[in-house]
Amino acid sequence: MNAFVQMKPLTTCERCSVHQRALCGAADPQLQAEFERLSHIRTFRAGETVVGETEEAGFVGNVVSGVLRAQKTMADGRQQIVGLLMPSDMFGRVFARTSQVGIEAATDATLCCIDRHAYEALLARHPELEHRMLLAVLDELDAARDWMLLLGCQSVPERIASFLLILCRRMRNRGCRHGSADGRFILGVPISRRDMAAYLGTTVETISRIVHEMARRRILRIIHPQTFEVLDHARLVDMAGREELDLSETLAGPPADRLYRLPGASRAAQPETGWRKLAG
Amino acid sequence: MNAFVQMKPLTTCERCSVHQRALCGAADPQLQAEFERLSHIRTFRAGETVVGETEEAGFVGNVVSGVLRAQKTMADGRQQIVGLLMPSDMFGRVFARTSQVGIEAATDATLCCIDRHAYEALLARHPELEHRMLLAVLDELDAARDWMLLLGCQSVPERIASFLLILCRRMRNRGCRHGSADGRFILGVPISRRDMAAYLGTTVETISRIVHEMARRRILRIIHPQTFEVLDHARLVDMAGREELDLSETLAGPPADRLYRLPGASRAAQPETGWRKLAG
DNA sequence: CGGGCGTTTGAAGGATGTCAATGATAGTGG
DNA sequence: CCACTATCATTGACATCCTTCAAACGCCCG
Repeated sequence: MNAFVQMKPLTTCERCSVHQRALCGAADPQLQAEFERLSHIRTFRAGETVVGETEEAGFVGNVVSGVLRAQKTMADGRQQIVGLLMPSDMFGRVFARTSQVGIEAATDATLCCIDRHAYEALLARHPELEHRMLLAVLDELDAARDWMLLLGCQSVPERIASFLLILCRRMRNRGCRHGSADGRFILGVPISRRDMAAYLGTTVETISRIVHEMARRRILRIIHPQTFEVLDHARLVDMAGREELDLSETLAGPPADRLYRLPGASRAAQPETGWRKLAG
Repeated sequence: MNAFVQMKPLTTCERCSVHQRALCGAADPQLQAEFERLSHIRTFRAGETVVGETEEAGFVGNVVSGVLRAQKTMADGRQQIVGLLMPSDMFGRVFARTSQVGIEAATDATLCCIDRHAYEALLARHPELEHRMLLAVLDELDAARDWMLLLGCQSVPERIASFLLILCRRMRNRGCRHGSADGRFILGVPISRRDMAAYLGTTVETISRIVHEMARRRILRIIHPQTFEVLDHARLVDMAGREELDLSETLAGPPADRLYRLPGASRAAQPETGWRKLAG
C-alpha cells in the first residue's frame, strides 16, 4: 500500500498513473506481466485521429492522460460525440471488424495501446479478465442510455447543467475535493465549445448564450471559456431537472465510485421557474 | 435440421421459437440442460411492467414473442425509450443492483425468465457463455451509440425515416422477404405512436404530421396507423440521410445477420430536396 | 350506444438553429 | 518582441422546426 515499504522495484505498469483504476490493474501477476509485454505507450496531439470511423482498428487500449472523444459522423458531416474518454477509460472495439465509432484526441493525450488480436487472445485465455471487461461494457451501456435520455428528453439548458454536474461529480470523485483551496469550486471543462456542442447535440452559439445567461443569474462565474466557478450548486441541480444525476456515472467511469453522493446542499430560497424554457 | 429425421423427442427449449437466435441456443448440451431447468415462461399483457425502473430486478431473460420497451423516466414524467426488445433479445441487467432502466411490455409478450443470480452463477461457471454475453452487450452498445447519433444529429423526419428503414431491414432479415405475396412491401410497426414518439425523442403530433406528409409524397401508403406500404424505398433512404443505415443493426439484434445488405435500389429520378426541413 | 383511448388536424408560439460579424486568444514566424 | 493569422468564443438578427394547446375524429370494447 505504502510506497516506502515496497521493496521490489516497480514495473513500468505499476508506475502507471491509471494502473489502479484500469482493467489491467486488477489482473493477477502473470496476466500483468503479459500486459506489460504486449502494451506500449503512444502519444497524440489534440485533434489527431486515433482510430478512423470506418477503418478497422488494429489496437485497443486505455487512456493514460488527456481526453479522447468517441464520435460518429453522418454523410453530410454532422457529428455526434458518443463518449468522452478520460484517464483509465478503455477505447477501441474488440471482436468486431468495425463499430463505426471514431476516436480522436480532444486534448493532447497519452494512451496505453495493445494489439487488438493480442488482447482478444488474452481475453480468451483469461475468463476473469473477460468478466471484468463485461462489467466495464455494461457500465458503458448504462452511460450511453443515460445520454440517450439527455438527448431525447432534455432541453439544451438542462443538458448543459447536467453536463456540468457530471464534470463536478467526476472532479470530486477523482479526489480534488475543491478546485481551489479557499472552498470555492472551480470547474475545468476539458473540451472546447465545439466538442461540447457535438456532445450535447446542440450548437456552439446556443451553448454560449445559455452559459452566459447562467452567469447573469449567478449560477456560474465565467473565469475563462473553459473554466467556471460554480456559485450555486443547488440551482444547477434544479436546472438539470433530474435528481439521480449526482448518483449515476454518466461519463463511463469505473463502477468503484458509483455510490458517491454529493452533500445535500440546501435548496435556493427563490427557485428558478422552469429551466426548460430559457426565459425563466 | 429437418424435424422429420429428428428421432429423439425435442426438449421444451428446443421447441422454443427463438432458441436458434438466443444466447441459450448456442450453449453445449449440458449448459442447455441447465437453462431448461432454471428458466421458465412468463406472459405479460401490453402495458404491464416487467421490471420497474428503480427496483432491483430478480430475474433476466429473453423475449420469446411480443415487444418490450426499455425506458427511462425523468422526475417530471418525461420518458425516453432506450431500446425496443424483440423476440430473441435479452432483457434485464446482470451484475448490478439497478441500471435505472425499466422494462415494460409494449405488446402482449411471452418471456423466458431466469433468476438473475442463477444466471450470473451460470456465467461464472461457463466462460464461453459469458463470452457470447459480452459480444451481445457490445452489439447493444453499438446500437445505443447509433441511436445517440439519431437523437443528437437528425431532424424528426430523418429519425422517422431511419426508424422505418430499420423496421424494414429487420423484417427482411427475419425471413419475410415481402410483407405481402404480390411484391408489395407491407410494413407493420409493432408499437403505438406514443412509443414511437418516446423512442424517437419527439411527440405523437409531429410524427402524425410527418407520416402523413410522407403519404402525400407517395413514399408511404397508410393502410392503418400502424401498418404502412413502402412505396418508394429509395426516397425513404434519401430521407433518412445516412447511407449506413441498411447495414447497421440498430435495434440491438443478434450479430449473425449483421452483414445483410438491402438490394441497391435505383435512386428516384426526382430527389426530394433536403428532408431536414419538412417543406421539401 | 357511450366512453375512453389513440390518432389526426389546426393554430400559435417559442426554443433553438443558421447566418453573419465582431472580439478574444494563442500560436507563429520574422 | 511584435505583428499576423487562424481558431475559438461571443453576440445579434432572423428563420424555422417543432412543441404545445386544443379540438375533432375514428375505433374498439364493454
